[in-house]
Amino acid sequence: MSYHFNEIEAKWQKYWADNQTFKAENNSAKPKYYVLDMFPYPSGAGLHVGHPLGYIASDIYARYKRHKGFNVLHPQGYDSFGLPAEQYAIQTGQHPAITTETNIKTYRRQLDQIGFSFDWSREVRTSNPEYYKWTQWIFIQLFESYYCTDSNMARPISELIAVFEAEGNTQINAACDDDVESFTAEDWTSYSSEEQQRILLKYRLTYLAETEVNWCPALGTVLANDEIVNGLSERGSHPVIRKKMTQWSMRISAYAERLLQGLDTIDWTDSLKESQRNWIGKSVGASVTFNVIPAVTSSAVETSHKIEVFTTRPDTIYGVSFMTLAPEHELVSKITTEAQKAEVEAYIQATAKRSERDRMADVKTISGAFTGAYAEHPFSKEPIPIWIGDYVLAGYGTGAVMSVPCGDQRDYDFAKHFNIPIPNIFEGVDISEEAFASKENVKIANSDFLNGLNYKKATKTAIYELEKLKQGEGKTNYRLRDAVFSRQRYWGEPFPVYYVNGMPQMIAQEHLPIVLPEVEKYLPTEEGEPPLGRATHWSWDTKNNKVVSNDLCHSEHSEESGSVTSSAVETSLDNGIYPLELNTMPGWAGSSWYFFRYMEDLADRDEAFATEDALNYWENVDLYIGGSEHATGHLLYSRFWVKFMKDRGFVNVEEPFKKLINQGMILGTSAFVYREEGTNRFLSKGLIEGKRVQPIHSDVSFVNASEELDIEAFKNWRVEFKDAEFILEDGVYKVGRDVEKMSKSKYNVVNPDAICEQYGADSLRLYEMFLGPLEQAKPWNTAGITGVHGFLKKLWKLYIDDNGLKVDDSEPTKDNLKTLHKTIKKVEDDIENFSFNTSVSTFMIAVNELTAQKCTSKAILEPLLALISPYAPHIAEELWNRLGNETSISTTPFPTFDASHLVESSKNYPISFNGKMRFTLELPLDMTKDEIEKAVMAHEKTIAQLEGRTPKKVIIVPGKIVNIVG
RNA sequence: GCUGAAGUGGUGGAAUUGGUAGACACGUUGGACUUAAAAUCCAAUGUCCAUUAGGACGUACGGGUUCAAGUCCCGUCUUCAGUACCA
Repeated sequence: MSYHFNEIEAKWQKYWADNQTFKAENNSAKPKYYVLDMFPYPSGAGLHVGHPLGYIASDIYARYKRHKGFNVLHPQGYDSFGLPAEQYAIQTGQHPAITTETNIKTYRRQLDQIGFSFDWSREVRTSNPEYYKWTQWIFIQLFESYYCTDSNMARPISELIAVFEAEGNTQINAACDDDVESFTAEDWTSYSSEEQQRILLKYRLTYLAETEVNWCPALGTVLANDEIVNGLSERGSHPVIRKKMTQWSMRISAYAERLLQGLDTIDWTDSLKESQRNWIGKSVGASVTFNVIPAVTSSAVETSHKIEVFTTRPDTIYGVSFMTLAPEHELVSKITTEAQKAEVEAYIQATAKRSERDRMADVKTISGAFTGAYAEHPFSKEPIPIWIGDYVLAGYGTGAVMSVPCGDQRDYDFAKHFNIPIPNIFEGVDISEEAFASKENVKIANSDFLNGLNYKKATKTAIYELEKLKQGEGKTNYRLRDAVFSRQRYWGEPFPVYYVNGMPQMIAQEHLPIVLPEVEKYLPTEEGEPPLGRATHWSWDTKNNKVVSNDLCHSEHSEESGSVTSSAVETSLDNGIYPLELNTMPGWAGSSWYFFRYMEDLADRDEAFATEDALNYWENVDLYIGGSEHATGHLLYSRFWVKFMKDRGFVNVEEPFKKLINQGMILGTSAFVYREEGTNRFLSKGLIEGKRVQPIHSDVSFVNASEELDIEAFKNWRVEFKDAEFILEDGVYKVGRDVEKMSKSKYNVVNPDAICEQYGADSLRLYEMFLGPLEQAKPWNTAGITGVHGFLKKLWKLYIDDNGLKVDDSEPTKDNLKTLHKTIKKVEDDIENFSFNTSVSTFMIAVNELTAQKCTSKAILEPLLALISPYAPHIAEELWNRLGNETSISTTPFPTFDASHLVESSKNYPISFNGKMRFTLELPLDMTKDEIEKAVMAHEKTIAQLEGRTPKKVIIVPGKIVNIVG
């Protein structure tokens, strides 16, 4: 009986589904273990062999943990809101929900055929109202919270209101907008309700603000920084411009320090932590205030202006020879003198024209303009010229810098270009060629009270003196910006928000979810409103608490991106029906908390986003596997939301993912044929030398393991190749190969369906692991799969021959036991280290050895199945069953390693001369050093090697090596 | 530029604490079986020299430490990924 993998795999997949084999328990005496994959976006293209790599790895680990006696939660779901379904909807009119449903069916079929041990009873889909109800709920909680910097945690906004009522905001330490003005308790109570709401919005953890956003005209939406690559949209590579819009934002900046500190508590790779650290971008320094010297004019007295800058080098304050403001800085128009006005305005116009992309592409060109104004040095009181320049970014720090040309290369280049003096404040350093940016091994000079001090001391002293003058203080800056949370899209979570007189109001929890309305078309409106602007029923009835027709609503949606103008809505017309928010939430909303939803095992999950019992039991994800492309998006936003939820007592963990592994990308091995230029002749790979040929991608399925092209298949592939002439070498046409990203246009995409059909899911699983280390990028080449497929056939033959089962109760031999136990040890170590590729080799070695040993002993072959079961679960179940077991192998204890079977009595010593191994010698392990030396020195090959010389030294490491020197 | 990871046969890769480099596969070559093919099985396979015995070289490059270095140290180069006028 041979190995019929198709039948076997279908049989066990059905068995697992029918018996709910992998259903996790929320009450169990076993310890818990939570293994999670980054859930997929169900795209129309389906899975290619690169997608399941991480799923296979996590599945092996999940199955291993079950064998190790854990109660394993290994769920799966779909991140089902997203752009492709919407774009498809725009093109075809098909509702995104329908496309999504179809794609999910394909995904599910493809995932099922690979034999994953997912607990599908807990599936989530971010686009389901029963799910996004809770995404909306979390949004409301963020709105109802502020960040208290005294207790360093989020607190209910009601506490803040109570303080405002009691003492105003002067004593409050909270994360808020920059433009908050101070007020007293009396002021607060005298404010109108709208005014109070406007102020509170500056404190809330999600807030509405006029922000400069990355607007992508082609996609008709705002993009987050991590959705932009080189100034173009990540999806579709469209140009992105800066635009001011009223948008929901998330005050993630309040969590910058905790997001940074938390990295030390989690088991992630260094490169990933480093990405997040860079993204958060903490820099420690000082804030310094410079007074602008009022211009001497004949007319009215000038008001005094101050420029605040952030610097990481307050120690270099005596090196300041000019100041630079971003062209967009608000002070520019106020301080520019009459004489410089024309030049400054021309410069501002010129920079405004340049897109973000141009500015990024062209950092070499130095440009700027002098404002004519001067600031006063805080210590020397010397006048310092104030310039503007686009190398200073409006969005970072205060949008202004104190320029120290001797210590900063950008300041240096700017000073050189505009002939500004470059004073040297470093002792014994030559700055005639470039700035000296190092902090190490240098003393400050020409700096009054800082002279002779090193970086550390000078910094401390400078800050101390600035504080005395009330012109500065120590300060920490973060690069991390608040995250824009509005998207002008249809296929996303609607906000549970309506507007009264322009102020956003939350809909009470009991009325959620606010379900996405139907629209005729999925495009923005002619007025430039988001697609929800086309919904006819999209107003909130505050009396009956339901969504009603817009006809009943007297307020109007504004033209600006979904917010609502507070203009002239007369109270007499106010019938309690208001417009709903027109934006939807971004893709990362639903994915920032989905891991908690899986914890809930109740059929009716509508009590809460997850019940307290479930949250307490599962805590957080023990192992998370997914792509590194989410380093600064999903993985940062999730951490932010979890910290927030912890603060507000909704969950009890500070971090969502304890251990995280990034699987490497699987690349395609493209195949090329070579057409001679100007002909229809195709030359085999070996014949192209010196010829002018054009390489053309061939579909990889036409090429066999020996790089030979199936010419007929290629000719029939496309009409243009029908009459092609092929010049062969040695009777065959050989293709060229190159490793590229898997993509349709390169015809190198391999579909797992075809692999499962031809070799089986177990072969696919083993081969994906066998390719190389999990975290490494590696090329796929279907040809190699015959290796692991052959292994499975050999494994099968170890148990079954033409007469059926050949396993018996014979006593295992010493060799049998040795093979089994070294395999147990190696595989267990490998799984713990996520070194799955080496386990597959170990299995091959074990099966090769047991086959050679003609092992038929059940005492060996039964535990072997438990070892292989996480990797190749179908064949393991089948053979396990044929050995007479009636239940699934999935929870059988992992075999226990017994070192006594590996104890050797002798060692085949490598005998080296001057470090070069010359021969080996089998010697008993209980020999002493002297005895070993005697045996080795007496050996004829040793005598031959030495040619009569006397060795200077003999190194003997018992059990390891012998090295003879001399 | 900065940060992180890496560089080993024709290919994917292995080498766990410094101790026999190239495990395990793919491919290639030769052989068995077969009318033939497929499948299967056996043998060889880092490079070079040598009929054999054996020898020289060899883990990106140049140095160093050590009885012994793919592994540790110093310097250089290359590739990949992330990030970038961040004050």
